[in-house]
Amino acid sequence: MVTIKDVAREAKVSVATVSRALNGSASVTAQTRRRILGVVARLRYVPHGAARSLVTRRTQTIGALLPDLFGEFFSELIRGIDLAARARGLHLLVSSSHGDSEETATALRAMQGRVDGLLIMSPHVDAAFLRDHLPGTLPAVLMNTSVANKRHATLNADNYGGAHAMARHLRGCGHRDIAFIAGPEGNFDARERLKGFRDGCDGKVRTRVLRGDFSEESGYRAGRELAALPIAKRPDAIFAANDMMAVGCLFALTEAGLRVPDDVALTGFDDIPIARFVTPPLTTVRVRIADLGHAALEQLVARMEAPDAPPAPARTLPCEIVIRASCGHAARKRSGSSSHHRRAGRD
Amino acid sequence: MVTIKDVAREAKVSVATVSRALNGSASVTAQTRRRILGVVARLRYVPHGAARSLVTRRTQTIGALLPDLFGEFFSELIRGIDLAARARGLHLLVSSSHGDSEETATALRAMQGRVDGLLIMSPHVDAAFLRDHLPGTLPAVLMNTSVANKRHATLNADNYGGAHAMARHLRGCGHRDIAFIAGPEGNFDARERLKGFRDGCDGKVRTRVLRGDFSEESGYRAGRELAALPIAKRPDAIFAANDMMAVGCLFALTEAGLRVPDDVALTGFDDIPIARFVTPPLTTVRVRIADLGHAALEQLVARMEAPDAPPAPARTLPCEIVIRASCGHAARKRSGSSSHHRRAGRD
DNA sequence: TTCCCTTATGAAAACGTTTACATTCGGGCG
DNA sequence: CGCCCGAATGTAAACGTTTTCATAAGGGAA
Repeated sequence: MVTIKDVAREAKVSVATVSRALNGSASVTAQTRRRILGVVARLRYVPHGAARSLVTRRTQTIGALLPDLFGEFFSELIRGIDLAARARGLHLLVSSSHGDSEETATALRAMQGRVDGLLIMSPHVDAAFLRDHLPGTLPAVLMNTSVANKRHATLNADNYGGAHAMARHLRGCGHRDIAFIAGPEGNFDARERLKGFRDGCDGKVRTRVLRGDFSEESGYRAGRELAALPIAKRPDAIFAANDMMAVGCLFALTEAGLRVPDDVALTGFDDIPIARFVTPPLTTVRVRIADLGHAALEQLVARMEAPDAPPAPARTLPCEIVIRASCGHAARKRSGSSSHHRRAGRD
Repeated sequence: MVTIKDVAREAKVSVATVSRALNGSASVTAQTRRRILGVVARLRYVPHGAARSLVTRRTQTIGALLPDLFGEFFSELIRGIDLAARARGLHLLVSSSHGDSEETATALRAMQGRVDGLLIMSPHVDAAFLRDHLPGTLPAVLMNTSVANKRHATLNADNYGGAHAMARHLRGCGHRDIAFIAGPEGNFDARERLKGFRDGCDGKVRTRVLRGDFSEESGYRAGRELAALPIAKRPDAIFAANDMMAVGCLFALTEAGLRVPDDVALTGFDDIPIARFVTPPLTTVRVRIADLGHAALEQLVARMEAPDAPPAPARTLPCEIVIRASCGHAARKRSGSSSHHRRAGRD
């Protein structure tokens, strides 16, 4: 392995000068710098990251602690984070698939000292967990969590606002009996969406809430349950707390011979790519997931650069409603049939 | 920050003993070890990764160099890699979104010294590139590349075999005029799939090849082109080189008023989750993407453990055909309508 | 008792950087 | 001509581990 000493010897300077030349420090003659850079290129010298980290106490790496990598949501999220990290010259260490709180703790601990900051999104993380496992010195940004922590920044999508707006939209479409397929009870996003739905309905329409866990399977079950109801008791609209459940529900409804949106309207939440591809395309709440990742990273960087700065107020990213055919609003307007191409690029 | 010295002082032993106790070395009294572990827990001591790496020359991290993180393919791939890495106690450093060869080189260089091994999947990587930018000492596994390299292991999905089998399947369904929507020309997977298609048709049926680039958009364009043909010249089956193009094509066909599979059959390649959700569900070639990631990591670990071992023959992961409704084979069998639930879990 | 061997522990040298401090050198000014 | 000052470079001390080698303690055999 070629070290800085080899470069120094070859360029006939001291290691200090090589280090300075490489780190862009002033006070190195242009001529000397050129000579050094030449040797560096010739020898294919690459600084040893660990050695550098040891003395600078910086790893140039940020860690992302995620609950899972399954599905399009996380794919998008990581993409957003990666893009932002790359733009800042930071590396990205990912860790996911934590079954329980114990595993999460282990993962968090293992990242200790390998990263300069942490992006955390995990259902197992609460205030007590953080206190016990996250050293106060490590900057962190919490995503989609209820933990209102003075020590760490938090960042959320506007779950409440999005669900609220969707409920109002459904009312505006003329629906008077709306069923909500909820997410897992412990989940912060899920709770906020439910609350938004309730408040958005405002007591003006009949509502009911079915259990779900964000999985396609649970949406399918809820759909079957609703489809089996006698027509008088059947809701005229269904609002699933995320798109995967909406998709599952859609299949259950179709299977039962019900047409969406003619017999029953259906909407979701997240706007994952699949939402555009099902038939009919799904009206949903768009969460700019990649942007969320991007914003989280930016916030983390801000905290890393000023660790003692004020706690930074919890930020909320706005959501917007995306109206497609499934809600029974734009259903007749066939003009927008190729609207699914609008997001074909990598926005 | 609490270091090993603090632990040593507190436990009244030398740093050497602490190190030994933590690394599970024999020859540390059970009593001493207990005492040390107690102090470690009390002080919340976590070894400094960089310092450790500096001396052991191990980072316990593997890097994944990917072309992009966009779409379900890479999401699945990363998941497979992450799971396997976690099982081995390795960290995962990801780097993606490299627009050109230059960026790829930078990324590769930046990973130097931060990882113990590299998983590489990138269109910009060829033999010359590797020679110039990858030090011979760093174990690496190449995925989906044509580079048959003595220095590095390679791993591919059975693109040829899958496409070959699909072509035969389409013939078996009675189709006699098959159009193929190809992937990008420089892409190894794409070339293999095209070759498999050609050989699978075996000159027995009429064939034609349309350009594509793996994007939904390009599939859409190809679909429009085919739909615009007079009925006598229209193919009775379309085989897209990946699922995203098949989905785009499906929308173009539907938009043009053609019914799949009645007017024209359609199949894809990859079996990304979306394939199950479109209408009709897409017959496709299943690439066990997560398994591919898993296998790649295992192969990399093998190389890391025995860097001088024989080159390890290029491995190919088998593919299988998944028959759904879009190919006009099982179209009438409505029984399997809920077949999309088969993969609802995290297989 | 003396010697040697085993076993647990300690002392100190690496590992490859960065950086505070010291040194050298050349030149303008008194 | 000697002085001092700034600029360029060198010297060496960190950074927190692991690991080699040395040492101490205890015990059995001669």
